[in-house]
Amino acid sequence: MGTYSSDDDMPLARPNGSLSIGNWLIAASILVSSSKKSRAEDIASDKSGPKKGSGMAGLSIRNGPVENGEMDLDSPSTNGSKRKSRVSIAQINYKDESESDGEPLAKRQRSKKIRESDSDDEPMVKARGNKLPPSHKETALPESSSDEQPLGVKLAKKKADIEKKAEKDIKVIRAKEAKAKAKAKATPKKAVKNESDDDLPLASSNKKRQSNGSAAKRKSTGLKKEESDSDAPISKKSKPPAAAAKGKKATPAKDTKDSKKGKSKEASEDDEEEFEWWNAPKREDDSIKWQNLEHNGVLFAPEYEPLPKHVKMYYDGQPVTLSLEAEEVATFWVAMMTAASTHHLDNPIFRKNFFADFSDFIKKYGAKDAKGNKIDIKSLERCDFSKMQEYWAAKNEAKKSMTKEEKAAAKAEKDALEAPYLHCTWDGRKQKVGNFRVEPPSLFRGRGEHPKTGKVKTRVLPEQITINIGKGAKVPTPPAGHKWKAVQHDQKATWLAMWQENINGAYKYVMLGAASDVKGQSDFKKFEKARELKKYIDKIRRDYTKDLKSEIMADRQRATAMYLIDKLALRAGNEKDTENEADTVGCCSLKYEHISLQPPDQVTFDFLGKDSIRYNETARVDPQVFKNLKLFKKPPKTDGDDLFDRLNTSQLNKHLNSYMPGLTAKVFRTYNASHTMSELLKQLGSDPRSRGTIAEKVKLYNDCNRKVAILCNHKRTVGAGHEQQMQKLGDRIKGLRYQKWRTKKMILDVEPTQKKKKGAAYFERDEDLDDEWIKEHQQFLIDEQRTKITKKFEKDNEKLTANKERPMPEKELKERLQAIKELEAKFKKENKTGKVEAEGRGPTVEKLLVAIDKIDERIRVLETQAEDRDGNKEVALSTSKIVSLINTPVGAANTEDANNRPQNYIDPRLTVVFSKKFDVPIEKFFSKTLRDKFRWAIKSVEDAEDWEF
DNA sequence: CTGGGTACTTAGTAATCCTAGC
DNA sequence: GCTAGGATTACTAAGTACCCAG
Repeated sequence: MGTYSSDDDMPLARPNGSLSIGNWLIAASILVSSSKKSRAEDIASDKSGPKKGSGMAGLSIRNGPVENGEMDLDSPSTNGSKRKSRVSIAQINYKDESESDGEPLAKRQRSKKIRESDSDDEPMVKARGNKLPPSHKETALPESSSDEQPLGVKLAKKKADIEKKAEKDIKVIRAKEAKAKAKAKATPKKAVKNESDDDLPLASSNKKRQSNGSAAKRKSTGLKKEESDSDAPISKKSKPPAAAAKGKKATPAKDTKDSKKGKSKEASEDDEEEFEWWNAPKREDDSIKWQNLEHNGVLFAPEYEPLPKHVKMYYDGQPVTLSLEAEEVATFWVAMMTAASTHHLDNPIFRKNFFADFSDFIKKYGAKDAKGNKIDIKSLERCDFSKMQEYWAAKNEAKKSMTKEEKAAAKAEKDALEAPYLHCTWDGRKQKVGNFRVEPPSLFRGRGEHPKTGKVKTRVLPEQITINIGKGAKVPTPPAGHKWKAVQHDQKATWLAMWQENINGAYKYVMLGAASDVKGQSDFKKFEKARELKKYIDKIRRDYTKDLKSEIMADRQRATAMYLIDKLALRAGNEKDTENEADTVGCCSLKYEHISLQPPDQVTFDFLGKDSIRYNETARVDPQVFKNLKLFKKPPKTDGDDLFDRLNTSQLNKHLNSYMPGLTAKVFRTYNASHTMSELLKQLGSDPRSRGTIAEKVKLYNDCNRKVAILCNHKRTVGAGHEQQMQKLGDRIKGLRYQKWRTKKMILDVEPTQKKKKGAAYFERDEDLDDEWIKEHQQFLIDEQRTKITKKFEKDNEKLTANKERPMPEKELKERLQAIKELEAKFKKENKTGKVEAEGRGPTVEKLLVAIDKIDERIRVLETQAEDRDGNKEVALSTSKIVSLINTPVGAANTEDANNRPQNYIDPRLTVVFSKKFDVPIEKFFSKTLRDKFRWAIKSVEDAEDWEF
């Protein structure tokens, strides 16, 4: 309800008015209609180009003043411009209701002059003057009737609370910090686990000094963890002065515990010792990534193996002999026919692009008919790849049915081939390489409505590959007869090899695997940065809340965008090349048509975001945000125009950077996800279930995880697949109940007197088992049996063939299928007479009763399972409600579930701490690879139950 | 700025592995 | 043993961010 309503803004008095209310999440109402649209429709509608209002089109006024009537004749009149384009409309009357509020927007318009100038970034700082916000009452959400509210709303409230708390917490932290600092001045610090280089100059600049968080905390009395960066602990251990820079000398010094083998891990290569960089001193200059780098280059895709002569494509029914090159392209197409997902092949754009490229190959390399005459391939529809496909399928089949030994041999061969590329040596340490394989040629599968989807991604030659390697290292030998495009020794780059792909000219890099030190370090850095944001978030929020009313349009837009990014976890929204990429947006690139406003304070977003995933949600926003959005949509703006015509991601990030070095829009996602998770986990302490079984605890954790996922609208949910599964489960249960009923009837068949004994009711059929359903179910059972028998038959035959025996004739199959006929007849009879003949040998009432018990048991099991899922469904459902059914593309797998959640945003140390604190093995949360990837997190807070985000 | 170029993270989906339940 | 379906991994597309020259 009226959550935010009134307090709106009394401008001066409460500068931040209602802002901190965070409904990160969105409230409820979803536009049913939109959520129902099919994906295709969405896309179609999204497509609708901008309608250009009369002559005024894209005037590029991006941050500049606009005079009325001025029009830029050059600018394109549509925003279909090719490159990264953003078109804004000319003269918009920005006067508006800047600050005010309560009144109807319409009438407000007092013309305040708003300078349109761009210059204004400044205000921020000075904005500061105001009094602090009355922190909470205003932030609190009215509790009221929330009961019925959708999960999202409740979560929103939670988020609001968390935000509030964040503000408070930070004050505490600051106070502590201040104290500590003061103390530090006076006395040297106590030892800290790693010697942080804090005292190092740290360059005045804003070098990113990420606090070395993890360290300090536990020992410090303060406990509250904060990164002490400010002062340098003089660790007890050796101090690593400049050494750090060198990377190599890692410090042996770890404190107490894990000083496993104490030798210093030198750069010496064979040292298998694990390098615990998280215990090593920070380097002051991390732009140099390595001193020495050795690796064996890349593994190329295998050569194309031509099809046997008799396997051909047919055109208009005639066999075609394709040139090798063209044949290979055809196989790319064929390869996609087999997969369960034909959907690409049905996509008209995909077909068109494929065919255009295929034709080119044919033109260039040729295709002949049976007589050897050159032929023209004019249409994809007339191409018949079925023979090729059969061959392909057979080959796959053969592979599958290899014997164990054969499979093992194949694997051994493959391993041997890969072995040299698996690892590299990075400053003397062996590190796993991530994608050492050069991407093989194939058809480009651009997502969403990508204009180039279906085009041929060509084979990459050594001549296109640049190698990055240490100066002293041996340069990998390119395949015989070839050479590398270039070999460089860039110590600031972390990639080992690079090339550009032919479709979009995108760069492809061979980098280290997720479990490597460099990747771990940057992950660590990412989370430390997010933790650091904690210290600034309150001010940032206060400022943008204030700027929501700025008279400077650019500032107001920026503040509004920040609000959305912070509360709704929108992505930054860089500009994109509208012509050669799918048309998707993020915050800064939202367009007029992507939001619609429902007074008094609801905004519905409907756009395609990253990966063309639809974001369709309705959120309740701060009234000022609502007003701003309305203002930003004011005529003459119309479809196709940028909502934030005076803002782009660089400006936004530049502004953010002024608060904290290294702060960018994406940090908000990390911060909000991790921080929220942290708070949720904390609250778990008071939940009795947190003292329950492992399974219960895991579930609790997963629930938190799930909430965060929802809050961030991170991973999407459910989808048709899930629903279907539920359905299936339900049907299985129903089927069992049907069998139970049949079994009961059998009792009557054996001993009619039981009817009296047990009472007629006992033999009644469940109500929902109506005739129609039963018929259907019977059919299902019959079909199931049939396929089973057929399959078995085929299998048996295969075995016989393999043993060189003669296969059974079709007749045998027929005979076996006879059983189906009987089954059919039996059902028919049952349906007619309402009786069921007892099955099995020597059926007795006792035996039947036992059977019934067994069925009951199974029903119970399934029901529990269903309930389990129901719990999930609860979330899933709500999620889908909140998220408003992001349509899952057909056939799309249903991702999101307890496991693969916001893995990229939640600090793994939170999970580790939870695991320790509640005594749940970490394996329950992280799979093997994840444990490897998060080794740093696991080890660094191993004995620090009190580590906090 | 702007636009091109580059490096690196995030994320959907396909392929493969694994396991519970016949 | 076999298989369906969930879990995990592999692959690579699609973002973000930042730098620099004009």
